[in-house]
Amino acid sequence: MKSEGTEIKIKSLQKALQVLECFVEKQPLGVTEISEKMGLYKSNVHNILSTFKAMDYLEQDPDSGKFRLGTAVFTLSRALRENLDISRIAVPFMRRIADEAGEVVYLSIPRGEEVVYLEAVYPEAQKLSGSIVTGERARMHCTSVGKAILAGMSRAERDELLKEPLEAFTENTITDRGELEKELKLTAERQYGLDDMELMFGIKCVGVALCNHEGKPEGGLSISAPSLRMSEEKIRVFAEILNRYKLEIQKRL
Amino acid sequence: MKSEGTEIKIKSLQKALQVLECFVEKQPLGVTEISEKMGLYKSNVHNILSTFKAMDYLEQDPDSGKFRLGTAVFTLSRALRENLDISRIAVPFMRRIADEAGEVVYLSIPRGEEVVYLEAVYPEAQKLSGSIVTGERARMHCTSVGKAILAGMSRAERDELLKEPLEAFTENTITDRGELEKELKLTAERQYGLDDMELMFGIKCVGVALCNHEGKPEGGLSISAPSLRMSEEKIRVFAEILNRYKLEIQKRL
DNA sequence: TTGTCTGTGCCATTATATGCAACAATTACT
DNA sequence: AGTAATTGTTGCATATAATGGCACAGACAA
Repeated sequence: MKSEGTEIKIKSLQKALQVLECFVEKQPLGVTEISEKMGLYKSNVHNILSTFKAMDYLEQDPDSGKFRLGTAVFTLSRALRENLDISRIAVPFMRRIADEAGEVVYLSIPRGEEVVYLEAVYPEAQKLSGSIVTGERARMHCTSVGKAILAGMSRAERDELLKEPLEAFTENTITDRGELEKELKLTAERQYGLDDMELMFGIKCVGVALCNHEGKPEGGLSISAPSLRMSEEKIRVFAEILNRYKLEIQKRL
Repeated sequence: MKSEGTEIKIKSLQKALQVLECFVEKQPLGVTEISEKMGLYKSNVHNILSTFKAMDYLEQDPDSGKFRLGTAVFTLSRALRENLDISRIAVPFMRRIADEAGEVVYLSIPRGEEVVYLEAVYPEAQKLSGSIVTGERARMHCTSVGKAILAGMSRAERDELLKEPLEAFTENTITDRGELEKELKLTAERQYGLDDMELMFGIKCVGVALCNHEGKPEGGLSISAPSLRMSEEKIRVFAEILNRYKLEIQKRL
């Protein structure tokens, strides 16, 4: 099965991808800006951007109307890494190399005249890791950051968000909506979210939300560790650290 | 400027993206498989895949003819992370949090009813990091892995690959083609590539290539550290470690 | 061989993306 | 304030370009 036909068969797709790639250089971008840069009509660009937005490849700022890259590209890149044979095979060894060397280890692959850095593994990472990979997603009701974010919302907003049933990932996962409300009340009071092995067995996690000046949660920080190292006292210490830096970061948002 | 129009305006683009997203679940995938799963005609799917391939969003195995995700998605996701305000602002603080806590720190953002993990920072990472971010690309002539890969090629293959002039990134970067050949000869002899602050000032890097059973380079491993910790002796030790694991990994490729 | 997979190439039809103008809602200027 | 020049958004006719259908060539298994 020979394959040489590397041709553009669908021009509209090529054009759409070229538009998407504008966002690599600069973000955010507006309809007009792109239409001028690419020599396309505004309505055409608008249609392309709208479709990308609906598919989660772009997000749009409600105020300015400008666009930026969305999380779908992240999901794709995670899939790329996880399914690449070399990545799957090499990473376990990289952990051991990093420990033996005591330095960072990189995995890269050649593409054309360049190398692309795929993975970075740090010394002692395996002792620390809760095995979350960047690009991964998790439900809110079973993560520390998720709880911290939910705790800052009104009941109505929560109900809107938590339409799907609360899935159980471990035997500790809170699956009852009423139970979750009690937990969120506690979360709000003590000023941090706690994931007590509710997503992954043996891993505890402390988290806080990061809000912009309007009080809207834009993200969250969490510290993750094996439950053996997560004593009651450690949890309080970690929460204190997170809340201290939370203020610093929020000032800049 | 209010914006509510989250509609699909270009059906062909929606369809193409849906096809692309098939690869998140499973890789590699063939034309027929996708056409059946999505209820599309084979020629249609073939056109979509060919276009994605030409744009680097997919790669095709020359033997089996099947497709897998390509590196363009990686470039996009790196752009997403780097341009996200919260990521830029939070990462420097995350380094300090990780050191204070001595555990992994995660940054996540809420999207719908889920949180997406954007960044992971490990304790002491700032002492280790050569500030390479996964998803980044670098030219071959100034990286340890790149040199190791080039050293395993024939002169003709190298000439084909190194058509572009050798750009200088630091004062140590080798920009002369003849000089590079000498360096590659040395690289082949001693069995490892060395980047002596040729890409980033103050950072040295030792690297080896990872080849499949046909001897074709599929990737590379490298250890990176500040030059102060990269003595002549350390370099030899690191090279020995890398070559030891290189054999283990290559057995499994 | 034969049968059945695979990915690929071709072509007419028509579904659909595009070009263009006008619109509404901000922002910038005077 | 008031005006002008932005912005993103919408609608519609036309013509482009994606699609559906079929046929083909190479790979693999029986």
